[in-house]
Amino acid sequence: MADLERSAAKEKFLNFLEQKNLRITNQRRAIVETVFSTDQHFTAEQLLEWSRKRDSSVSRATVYRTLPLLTESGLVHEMDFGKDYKIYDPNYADHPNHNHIICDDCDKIVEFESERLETLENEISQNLGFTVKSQQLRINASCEDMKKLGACNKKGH
Amino acid sequence: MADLERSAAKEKFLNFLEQKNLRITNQRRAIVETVFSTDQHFTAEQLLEWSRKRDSSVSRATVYRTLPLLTESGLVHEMDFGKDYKIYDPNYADHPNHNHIICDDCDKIVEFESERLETLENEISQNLGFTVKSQQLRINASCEDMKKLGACNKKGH
DNA sequence: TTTGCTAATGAGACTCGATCTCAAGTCACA
DNA sequence: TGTGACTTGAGATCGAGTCTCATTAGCAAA
Ligand SMILES: [Mn+2]
Ligand SMILES: [Mn+2]
Ligand SMILES: [Zn+2]
Ligand SMILES: [Zn+2]
Repeated sequence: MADLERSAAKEKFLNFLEQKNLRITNQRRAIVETVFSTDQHFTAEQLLEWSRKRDSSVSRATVYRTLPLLTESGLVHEMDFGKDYKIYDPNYADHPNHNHIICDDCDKIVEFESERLETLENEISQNLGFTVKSQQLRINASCEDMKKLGACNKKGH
Repeated sequence: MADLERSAAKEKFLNFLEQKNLRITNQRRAIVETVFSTDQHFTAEQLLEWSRKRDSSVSRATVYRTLPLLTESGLVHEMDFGKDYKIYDPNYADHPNHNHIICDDCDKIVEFESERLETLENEISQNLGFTVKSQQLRINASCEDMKKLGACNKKGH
């Protein structure tokens, strides 16, 4: 991801705050800069840890308060992979409709986009009398590496 | 759903327990009978409440211990709709690969099956070098009723 | 049946991600 | 600068789910 797009996402979020009459605080700046300086999927706790490197005053509460703003702005996507914590994806500013396939054996996550999938989803929803607001296709699978070697990077194995 | 299929599911689960050298206790019987006497999606807490009507000695611990057995047997499906609790679906004995569309406004859940979706998922996974183990497509949407009347059954609205 | 082994149980402590409370601090605008 | 609403951090609290451990109860062999 180009640095250009990244700082664009940051700008968009600051504008989003302004539009909602929300204040641009040092803590929010630290959090947003953290979010848009990585391509990685992250947890709330990771975001807290990383943000504190930029501004040690960032608290857990502020991270948890800012995350809903980030998802509401559409720049970050909240995901549920069946763990007991949520995972956040900062790549939605640029790729708003991608999905994920997860290797249950090594926790690898691969992103993919599919026009046909989107079309099919809309078709199904329409037939059922719904208007799609969002969708999440989660595929749990076993990756090639696992099949080949029985290798496993998972903690505790 | 026919009572026939229901008691078949119950039998299947008891056989599953036997195969794994697990004991058929009164509590497990109460839980299983509860699960397969409804078509509704339910939470762990609901299952506890309902099971206790059949056997008041059923404990929360036993419900939470039995649920993984039910899902492992393939007769019940565990789902994540982005809430902080899981939802269980007893309709998988008969319809193993259906998906769900949820109305964000009134919490209505509609099930659907799609051959084309399944095919597409397998195709995508194969291209990425994965072997599908399970999938969950969640579509969040707005249902016809909501569009028409602006009605809203949701608690607190 | 009785016995004996072992799995299974209930009560309640505990975990941990997430939310809430509230007094203190700070941003934005005049 | 002053003002007031917005925002903050610390820590209490919540709630779904897990774990512990003393006790109970399947179940198969005798
Ligand atoms: Mn992604
Ligand atoms: Mn279902
Ligand atoms: Zn893998
Ligand atoms: Zn609705």
